[in-house]
Amino acid sequence: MARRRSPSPPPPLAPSLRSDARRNRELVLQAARSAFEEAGLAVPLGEIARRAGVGTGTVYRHFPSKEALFRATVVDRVRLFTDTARELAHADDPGAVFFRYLSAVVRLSVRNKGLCDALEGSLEPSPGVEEGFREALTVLLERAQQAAAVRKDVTIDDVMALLMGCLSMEQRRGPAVAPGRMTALLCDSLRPGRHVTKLPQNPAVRRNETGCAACGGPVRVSRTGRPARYCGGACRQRAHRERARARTGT
Amino acid sequence: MARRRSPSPPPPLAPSLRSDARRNRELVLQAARSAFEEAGLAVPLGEIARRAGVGTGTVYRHFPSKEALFRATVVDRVRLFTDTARELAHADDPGAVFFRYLSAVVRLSVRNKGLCDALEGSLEPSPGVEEGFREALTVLLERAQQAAAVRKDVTIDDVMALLMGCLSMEQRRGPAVAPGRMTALLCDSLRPGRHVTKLPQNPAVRRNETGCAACGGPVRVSRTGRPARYCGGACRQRAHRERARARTGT
DNA sequence: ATAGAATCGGAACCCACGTCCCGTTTCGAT
DNA sequence: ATCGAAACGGGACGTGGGTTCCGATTCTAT
Repeated sequence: MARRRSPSPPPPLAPSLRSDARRNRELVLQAARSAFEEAGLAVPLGEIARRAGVGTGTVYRHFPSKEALFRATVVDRVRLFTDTARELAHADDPGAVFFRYLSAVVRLSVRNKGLCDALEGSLEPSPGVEEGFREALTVLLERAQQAAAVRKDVTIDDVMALLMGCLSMEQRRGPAVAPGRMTALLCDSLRPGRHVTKLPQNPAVRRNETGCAACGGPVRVSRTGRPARYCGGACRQRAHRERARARTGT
Repeated sequence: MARRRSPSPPPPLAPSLRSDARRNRELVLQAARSAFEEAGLAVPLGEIARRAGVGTGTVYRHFPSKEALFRATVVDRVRLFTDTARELAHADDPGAVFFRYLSAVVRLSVRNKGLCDALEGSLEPSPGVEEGFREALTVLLERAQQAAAVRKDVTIDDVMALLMGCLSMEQRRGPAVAPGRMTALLCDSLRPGRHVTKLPQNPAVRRNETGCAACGGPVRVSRTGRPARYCGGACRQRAHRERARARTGT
């Protein structure tokens, strides 16, 4: 979304609004943030206007629809998460960082019903924002995998799905389940060397034959562009052993 | 739920309805089942009437409200799950049974949006039905725990929450995640001896001092009614070792 | 101070939905 | 075949919520 090119005096980010308009816009945004946070997308627009102390017409002067207003309140929260993830991209102990980050995102999102609604897909993703988050989280995930803190065969899609699941559970858990308990449980399910159940392979992996032939996890791509057959480590060694055994009969 | 004792000619389950009424009731139920299954509680009542080929008035003749109709379509699915769980209560290999049962419930529920809505709490629980399911599942869980296939410190509340989380994830997972993959991941998180993250203790356990003092899991209750201090096995042994060490100094 | 434009407020509009009502139709006992 | 009661259909009603409209108000350049 390129900003319109502007004549000589570059307009400040709040582009030449009348003072009352600028103030009201801010009031509406604030009211929307707190209302959506408490009640999610279901809060009526009139309620937001009431809280902001303006009429509904004023809300519509600043935002073309309820959804646009909702987006505006949610997007900056997600961007905050993204920024944090980017900052952590070079931190020590990538494993611990990854898990702490996931837990924090869940913890911070759970009490924000609007954010939950957005993450759980009540909304078409805003272009750029979701991708940014996803990419930043991918970096944390891959570093944690390189550090052998996360099993190699989970993908960023798995983690995103897990994140939503955590939110859903932590939101709906009754008083009989401690906060964070489900998240802890789910985080542990990502750790390596602990899986018993065979994981169904993700379709992308199956479709274009990418991914480790043994565990389905991500593989290195050589300088020639050809992906490796195994994800390295245990899988390759096991494959070699089995091929050797096959050669020697039995 | 004992059936009412009945006078000499036992009334058939469909109590003396005119033939057209009985037929229409069945049509409505069928239409409602398929409509709720596809679109969840959000489907308009008029749509159900249309599918059934009746007017909305007819629907209201048979069911006092939309919610009552919804309940009627959902309750028998849940009862089906409950019955299955009861049948499995004495099966061999309780561990495998437990995990297979969980996966099956998820698999069967995921394509039923109405059932998901109900399980995720869009509805006050129908008295008896939810409890029945919960109790039947408790039996499977406890047997799996006794067989050391499930970690001792998870409660039935945890499992119910996990179940909802699985549903949520499997429903919303994009095409990049294979069906059943999240469920497999979550099942593994229940297995014993694999946890790294310390699980926050559930409030009930914390409140009345019930549960294993080491891991928070369920404990045996002796014939005197006094609950044991540890859940048995590893926890008690570790506690004994530590107490011994404390006695000998150091 | 004034004028004109930007902005405001909230009533009015529209639509979707759950529920109710009542004139009409259908059933089944006689 | 007939009649009374049961059941039917679908229009009417009320509600709630998003959006639009327009006369009233407020700001700011002059």
